[in-house]
Amino acid sequence: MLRINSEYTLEISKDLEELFKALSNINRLTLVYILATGEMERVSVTEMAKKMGLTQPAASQHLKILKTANILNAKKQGNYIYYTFNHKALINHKEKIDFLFGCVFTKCDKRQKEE
Amino acid sequence: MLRINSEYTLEISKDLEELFKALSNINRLTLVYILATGEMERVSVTEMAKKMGLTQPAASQHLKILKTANILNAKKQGNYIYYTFNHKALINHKEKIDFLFGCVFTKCDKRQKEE
DNA sequence: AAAGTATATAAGCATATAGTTATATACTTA
DNA sequence: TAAGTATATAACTATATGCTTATATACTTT
Repeated sequence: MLRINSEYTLEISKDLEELFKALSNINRLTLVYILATGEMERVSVTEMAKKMGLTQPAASQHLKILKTANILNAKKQGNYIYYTFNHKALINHKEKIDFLFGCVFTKCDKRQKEE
Repeated sequence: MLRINSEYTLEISKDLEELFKALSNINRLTLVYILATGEMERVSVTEMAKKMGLTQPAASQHLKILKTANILNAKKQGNYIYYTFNHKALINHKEKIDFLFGCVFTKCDKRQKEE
């Protein structure tokens, strides 16, 4: 369970900053949606490029950002590199988001009560 | 309840893009944390500037972004403008985030089962 | 081994972001 | 009303982001 603590909070902020940055681009966000809701359960660089109407290098760069932010995993298989969700890390990310919003809503509720 | 639908999904993506963009800056993210976990339940431009070590215009610009993204509300009171959480909109934001992660985890679980 | 395919990276460019200083506007108080 | 305080905005600058093209590397297939 995540607890409030100024040092810890700072660390969470840093993590969330990177996570939000990675997800704040429409191409990367859409890719995540496609991966999450479509039939594909993995995507290669070329596939992403085609699907999103991007050049191969552009797709490569986007996938690198998603991998660095621990949103996707990369697994080389022959000629291809397949990107899949980093389940474990995503659970962690979600916990941090829930913690942040939990704090926000606690404050909102408290404020409402005091009125 | 949010449902999968390509048109709707696109709309959510746009919303989430703006939300994540607003939260992908360390100063704005930290301010949200401070507001959520500290004693303050509202913040003025000057207070934010002081707390974050920013100039007044910088703080003003950050708060404008958080307001535009429907994370904060602004309420003028005399000389000051007090920014507070936009509770209703934040609930909406959180729903969209939960929907996105819900789809992701559903896909992750499905993949795990099939192995 | 040579050719083909997939990916990564380097270099460059256009635009976006985050800050600055200067200044205008709105409100309060002496 | 004049002075002081809070905020917003304009104009500018430096850096970051997202793309491009060119090219290198890794693997597969003929």
